[in-house]
Amino acid sequence: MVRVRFAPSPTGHLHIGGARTALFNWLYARHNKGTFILRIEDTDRTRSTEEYIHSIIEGMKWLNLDWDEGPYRQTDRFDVYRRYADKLLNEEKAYCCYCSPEELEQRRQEALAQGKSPKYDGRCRNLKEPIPGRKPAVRFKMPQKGETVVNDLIKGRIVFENTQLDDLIIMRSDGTPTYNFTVVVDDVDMNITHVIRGDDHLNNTPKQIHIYRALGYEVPFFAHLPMILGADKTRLSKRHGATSVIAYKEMGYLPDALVNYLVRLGWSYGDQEVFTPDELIKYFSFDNVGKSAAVFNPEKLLWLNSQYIINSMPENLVELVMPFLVKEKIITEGQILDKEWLSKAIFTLKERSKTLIELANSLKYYIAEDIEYDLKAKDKFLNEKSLSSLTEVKDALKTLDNFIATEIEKVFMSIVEKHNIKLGNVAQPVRIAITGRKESPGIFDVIEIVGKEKTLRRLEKAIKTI
RNA sequence: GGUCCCAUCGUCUAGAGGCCUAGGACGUAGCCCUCUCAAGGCUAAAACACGGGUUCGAAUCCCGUUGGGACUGCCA
Repeated sequence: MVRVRFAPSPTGHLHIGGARTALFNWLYARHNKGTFILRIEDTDRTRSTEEYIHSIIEGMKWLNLDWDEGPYRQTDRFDVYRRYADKLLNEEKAYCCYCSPEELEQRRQEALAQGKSPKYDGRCRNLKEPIPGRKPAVRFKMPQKGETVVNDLIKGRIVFENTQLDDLIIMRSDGTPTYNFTVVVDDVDMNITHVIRGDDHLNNTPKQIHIYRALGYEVPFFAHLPMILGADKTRLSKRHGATSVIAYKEMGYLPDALVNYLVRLGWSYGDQEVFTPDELIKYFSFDNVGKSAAVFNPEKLLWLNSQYIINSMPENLVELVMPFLVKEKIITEGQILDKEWLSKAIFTLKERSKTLIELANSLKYYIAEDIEYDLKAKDKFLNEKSLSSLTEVKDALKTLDNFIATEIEKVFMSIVEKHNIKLGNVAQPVRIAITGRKESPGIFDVIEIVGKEKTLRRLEKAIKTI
């Protein structure tokens, strides 16, 4: 039975890299009908906040990455770590270290200055008596010879020399446990079968393997995912722009689009680019996860988002776009719109909108009572030359009872034929008059959806403007 | 510095020794469609980091070089 976990530390919002790690864990669990566990690694009490925990959970929920157990919090489990630490201490697999953080830092700097490895020198390893007046940290005794092999599901067989391994601190002098210890204890305690995480943890793995063994447990499978980098090929961070998942929600991205983008960073299935969540679950395997880091490419994400919008049912987009209509101040909170009508409007706009924000802003000229002109558009098309066309269209539409696109088109065509001019000569000025912009969906559809009353009012206003 | 990982178009990737004249996607450019803008269709430019091996044959296997990344905390 597969049991996997996503274990973020709440020192920031759920970011792109974390989301992808969560996604791959989730996919592996779902593919294998296993269990996906959410565990909050908040042992660093100074940097972890309640707010970030909520934010991470919000991000996971938004991406539809549902978990089966948790969220567990490591701060609720300090007694467990204490117990395991005592066990190691009793078995002399760990020892008390009385060196102060300042002393350690100084020695580290000295070693570095001399070009040596900044490794703990092991001076407290064989201490017989406690040093009075100092609170000790607990260090784990790493083996000092031999080698440790990690058989990684993605990277393959990796060999580490044990001489490189440090006697790492598992319990701080204040009694709180540290990361490399808590992960192992928790993964053991929660029966994790596969540890799927970023390859920034690859170097921690041999250390953790020794802790598993010291504790007397079997080592799980490991799968180390390649990193996600920014355009400058350094680790993705805030200076590369939006990195939190929630920021993408706010920018009008669809969760499935982000998931689709993220999964293709390091994973592929032949030439297929667009996947439903069910397809991802069905096809996912470590066999087609790549080994190399990937650069995050916002343009491709934007394209995928546009594809997801195009392929969405308008009635679904109605619900998704509502919060953005409010946020963009196109409607007021609680304002009620005819959903059927809104669906029709969205249908004309969905293949022209790359984000929900763009969609909301285009919807403006359908919804608003009045419109503002784009100045360049106004100068170019609302002038003496277009006056007669506008007037003619207005007059003809006034007498049109069956106010639907096909009938509106006939009105335009008869004007065009009568004067032997191009449709564009009539359509463009009307477009500016109705939408205020140079570009819009087909003008006949726009007029139908805007409706007779508002159309005539806007045409009159345009004529007056000239 | 040390350890570990990685290396195909600008970017994401296909590629499991001959199917490779290296395929797809984003982006870019052009054309078509067209009331505008999109969407869609077609086309184009664009890559096996370098050097050695192994082999009849290497993008693919091995070694080295170079380049990039991660770790090296009483952070996770």
